[in-house]
Amino acid sequence: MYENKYLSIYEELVEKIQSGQLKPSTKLPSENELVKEYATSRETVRKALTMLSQNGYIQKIRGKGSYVLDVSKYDFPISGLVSFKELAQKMGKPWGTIVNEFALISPDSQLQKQLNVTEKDPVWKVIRTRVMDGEKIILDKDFFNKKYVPILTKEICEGSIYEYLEQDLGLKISFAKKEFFVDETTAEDRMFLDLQDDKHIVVVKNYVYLDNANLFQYTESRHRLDKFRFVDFARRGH
Amino acid sequence: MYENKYLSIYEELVEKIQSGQLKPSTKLPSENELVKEYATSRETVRKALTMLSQNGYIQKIRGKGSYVLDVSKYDFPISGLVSFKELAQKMGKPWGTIVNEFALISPDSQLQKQLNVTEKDPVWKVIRTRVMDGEKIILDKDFFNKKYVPILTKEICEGSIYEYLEQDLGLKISFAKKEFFVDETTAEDRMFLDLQDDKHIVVVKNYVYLDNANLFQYTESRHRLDKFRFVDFARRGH
DNA sequence: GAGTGGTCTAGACCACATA
DNA sequence: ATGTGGTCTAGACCACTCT
Repeated sequence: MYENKYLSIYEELVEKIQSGQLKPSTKLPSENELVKEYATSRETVRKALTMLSQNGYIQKIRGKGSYVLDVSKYDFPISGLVSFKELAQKMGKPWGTIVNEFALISPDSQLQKQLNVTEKDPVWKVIRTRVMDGEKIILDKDFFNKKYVPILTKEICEGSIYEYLEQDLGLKISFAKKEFFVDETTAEDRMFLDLQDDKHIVVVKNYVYLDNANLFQYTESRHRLDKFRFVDFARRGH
Repeated sequence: MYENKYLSIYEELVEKIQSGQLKPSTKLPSENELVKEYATSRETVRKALTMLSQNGYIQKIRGKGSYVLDVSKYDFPISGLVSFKELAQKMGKPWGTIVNEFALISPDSQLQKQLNVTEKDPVWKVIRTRVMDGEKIILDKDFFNKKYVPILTKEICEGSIYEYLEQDLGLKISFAKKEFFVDETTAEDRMFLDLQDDKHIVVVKNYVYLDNANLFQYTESRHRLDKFRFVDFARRGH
């Protein structure tokens, strides 16, 4: 077996829901039926169903069953951690990346706080413009703790840094804290982006942690107002 | 026993983390130790720890233990479903609500889609201005399916509608889908809010579902640019 | 009463980290 | 080798819905 049992059940059910084989507001097989179908124990089935519920695929109702939610209505895929490349590809848009700045720096006091490092810890600084449909709409300012990313090149930054980090370096991204707000545009924004007369810009600050709970990346992503959108699925209580 | 065992373990650990009794980057007792401490089974302890992990309180590391995360750094509490009243109270700010419009209407075609109803289903329409520090900064446009909210009054709308829905009507809010973007200001915005010369406004669309998976509320919340902020904690993968 | 999901148990084996 | 968290099992009892 290559995979965890509960994961394969989860993935199979996701596939069935996304493909329309299981339609919104219809009932899933009961837990006992799934136990027989997958020849496993009930807790394992329940683990898969809990994941489906938390990710917005189904609603479990006690005494009745598990019902498929209409996932087609909210699948604009920025919920969670998604790289620009993944996003652009999902939306089927032509896209590109321009590396404006690439350097190994000694962090100033503000960045020391943000990355939780001292001035002696070298930090990679990468400033990139994201282009979609021929327009420069996002300015990404990435800072990586060199302790966890010993080698980085301009060529890697032109592609997907995350692919490099996960596949080549084997880093495991575990969680992130995101923060959004609207800020005034800076000279830097005007230099690197196609702004209209906008005085404001949407800022997404992103603190990314590895699976050993160490902070290794701080990113500030500046989005043109008209090109920003975020979708979130949230369950209440616990 | 008034509560589920795993919930009480979860809540006790949350309390210890928030009070500083368990400090960031220290280790939690191991699962086996917690089993003894709470006189329960390991799966029950694990259920509590999984919740702590998903809510950003701890990081579990295989072979090592569970470590407390620094929750003080990201506690601006808009992650998830939080009412304006709860938020204002948490921030300790003086606040108020002005009910601009309160009516029972027949939904137009756009609203029919948004609330998933027909023109024959009556809908409560509530437009409220939220005031903080003497400034009108948020315009809330709420629409409730009357099927689930048979009675509503202007007085209730001046307080917390959610308190009424949950405590008096016994409705159980289960999940919500949120969507953010920046829109241009309308005449309505200018009428009900203290806008400076802003041409734009942050729009949060919120679709709220009950625990029977029925959509019962659609809210459009329009925030003045300089007063909008959103914080999100996201775990990657599953 | 039969069927559903929710909680809980006691035990097993595995993968990984540390010494 | 020991201790840690990750997965899985087979069974139990409960709360709820529907007929």
